Amino acid sequence: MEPEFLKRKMEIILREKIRDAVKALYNSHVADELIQLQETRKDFKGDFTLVVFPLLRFSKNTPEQTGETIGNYLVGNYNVIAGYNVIKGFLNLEIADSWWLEYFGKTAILKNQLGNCKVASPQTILVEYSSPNTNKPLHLGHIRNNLLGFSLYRILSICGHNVIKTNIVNDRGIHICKSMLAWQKFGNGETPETTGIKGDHLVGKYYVLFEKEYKTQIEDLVRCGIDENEARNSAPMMKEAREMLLKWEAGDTEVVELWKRMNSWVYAGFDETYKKLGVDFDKIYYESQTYKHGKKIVQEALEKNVLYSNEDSSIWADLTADGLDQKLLLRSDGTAVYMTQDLGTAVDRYNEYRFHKNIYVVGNEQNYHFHVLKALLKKMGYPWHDGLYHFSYGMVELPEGKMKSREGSVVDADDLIVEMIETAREVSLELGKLSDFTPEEKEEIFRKIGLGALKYFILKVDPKKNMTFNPVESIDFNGNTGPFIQYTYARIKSVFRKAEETGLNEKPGLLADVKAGEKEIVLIKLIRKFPERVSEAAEGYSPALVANYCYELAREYNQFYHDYSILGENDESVRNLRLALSRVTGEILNTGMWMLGIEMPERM
RNA sequence: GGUUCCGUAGCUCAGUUGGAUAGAGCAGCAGCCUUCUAAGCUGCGGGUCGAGCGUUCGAGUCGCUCCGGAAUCACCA
Repeated sequence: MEPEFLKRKMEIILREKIRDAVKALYNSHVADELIQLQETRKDFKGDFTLVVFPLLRFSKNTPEQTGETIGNYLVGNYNVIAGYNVIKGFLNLEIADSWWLEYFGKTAILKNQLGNCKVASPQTILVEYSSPNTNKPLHLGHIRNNLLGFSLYRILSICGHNVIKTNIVNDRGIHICKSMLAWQKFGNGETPETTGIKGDHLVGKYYVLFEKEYKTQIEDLVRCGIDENEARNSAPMMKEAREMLLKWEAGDTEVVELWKRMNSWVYAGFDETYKKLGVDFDKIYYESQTYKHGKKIVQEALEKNVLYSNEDSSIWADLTADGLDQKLLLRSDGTAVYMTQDLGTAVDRYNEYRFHKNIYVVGNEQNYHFHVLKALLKKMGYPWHDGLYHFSYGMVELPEGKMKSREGSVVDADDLIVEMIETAREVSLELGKLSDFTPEEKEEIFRKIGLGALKYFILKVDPKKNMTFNPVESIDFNGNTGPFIQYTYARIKSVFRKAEETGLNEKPGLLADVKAGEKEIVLIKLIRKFPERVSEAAEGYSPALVANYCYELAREYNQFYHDYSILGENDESVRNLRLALSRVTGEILNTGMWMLGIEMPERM
C-alpha cells in the first residue's frame, strides 16, 4: 500500500493547499500558472518557495504581508508544513523532517529508485549514431557522437521506450577509392596481419598517403603554370580515383573485391574501438545498399512531379516554399548524392520499424542537411517525417581550433583510450591502494577509471554546445569528474564490506522515528529528485543532466560521509538511516553512471 | 552576403517555464588522515553574465541593435 505522497508529488499537494489558502483568505480562484512554486535556494531556510508577486492581485496587499498571511494559513491547516519565513516577495515553506524521513523510509525499500520516470506511452525510437566513413579511424569527434548516442539509448530505454540502436556506415564513394588507390600503388600487399597495424589505421594510412601524393602532384602542375583549380581536377591521382569509383559503380570485379577486402579491415578495426568504448548496435545500415533505394524514391517522386528534372537530366527539389533552396538529388550522370541515400535509409527504416521517432545523432555542422531531409520527406508525402529528429551536438575543438584530418591535428580515438587508461594506472599506482589485487583485477580497475574519466568528461557538457579538449592538460581525475563519482561509489561499497565484517548491517524497517541531521535531510531531498532528473534528460535528450546530477549527489554524499560516522554511530536507528542513505546513494550513482555507459569499480 | 548557433571567474563548464546575494571544478593560497578509502573534506581570493537599449514588480534567461566567434549555404560527405 503506497502512501499518498508516493503517488502524488509533494509539489502537487502544496499547490492544492495554496489554492485552498487563496480561496479561504481572499475568496479568489487562482489560475495554476500564477502559483509559482520552486525549490528554496540553499542560502535560505526552507524547502519550497512560493513567489507571492503574482498573488498580489488577490491580496491587494504588500508582498511581505501577503506572504505572512498565506504562510500562517498553511502552517495552521497543513501539518506537514512545519514553519515558514518571508523574505521580500518570497514565502519559504519548511517541510517537517518527519515527512522527509517517512518518504525516504517508504522509497528506500523499492527495488530501484527510478519510479516515476517511466513514460505513460512507450514509443519505438531509432537512434542513429556513430556513422563513420570507412577511409580512416575514429577520432575524438566520433567518441562524442558514440557516447551521446549510446547514452541516449540507455536513458530512453530506462524510461520505458523501445529503442533501436542503428548505425549507417558510409562505405562507398570517392574517399574509400582514394585509400584503395594509394594501397594499390604503394601498399606492396600490406595487410593488418602482415603489418600488425589495426585495420582502420592501416586504411587511414593510405588515405593520408593519397592526400600527400595528390598534393605534390598539384604543386608540380601549378609550377608548370597550370591554374590551381584545374590542377586539382587533372592531377593523375584524382583522375585515377574517379576512374576507380566509376569501375566500382559498374561492378568491376577486381575493384569490388579490393573494396570488400579493405572495408573488412576497417570494420574489424571499428569493432575493436566500439568494444573498448562499450557501445554496440542493433542494426547496421550500409550506404552501398541504401543509396539504390534512395535513387528509386527520387525517380518515383519525379514521376509524380514532386521533383523536377533539368536540361542536363539532373534531378532537383524546389524547397523555396519551405524557406530553403533548390536541392540536387541525382547528378546529371545519374549517380546519387549524400541526400539521396539518406532518403533511402529513412524510408527503409520506417518500413522496417514503423518508428515514432528517428533520432539522428549527427554534428551541428549538418543542421541544414537535416532541415532539407525533413522538408523533402514532407514534400514527398511521408506523414512520418515529423518523427525525424536531428540530435545536433556541438563540435569537439582543440585549444587552437577545429580538428583537421589533413593537418594531422586529430585526436585519435584508440590513442586517447590507451592514454586515459595509462593515466589511470599512474594515478592508481601512486596512491597505492590496490596492492592486494591480482594484475588482471588491477587492469580492470584502470580500464574502468580511465574510460570513466573520458566518458564523463565528454558527457557532462551540454550536447548542444561546442566543447574544448586540451590534450596537454588532458582529463582530470579530481573534482567534477568520472573518477570522483566512481570513488564515491567505491567508498560506499567499502562501508558495506566493513558492515558485513562487523555485523552492523542495514536492518529493514528501522527507519521510523529517527532523529535525522541536516545533511541527512539534504541527501534525502536530492535522492528524491533522481527520477525527475532522468525524465528531464530523456525529454531534453541530455545525458549531461544525468551526469551533473550524479556529481551533485556524490558531492553531497562526500560531505555527509565526512561529517558523520556511519558504522561508528551507536544509536542503532540513526546508524541504520545512514546505511540506508549510503546504499540508496550507491544504487543511484550506479544506475546514473550506467546511463552514461560508465562502469563502477567496487574498489579503487 | 543569406541562414543557424554560441559569448557566464585566468581555464573547463553548470545555471529549470523570467525570481532572492549568478554556482561548481581546475589552477593559486591556507588548513584537515591513531576513527567507515585524503581520487576526499573545509576556508580564502577571483564576475559590468560580450556591449547597449527595450519589455517586466523582477532579465544570465525574453525582444531589438551592435561587437566577437563558429557552422552552413557543392553535381563533397
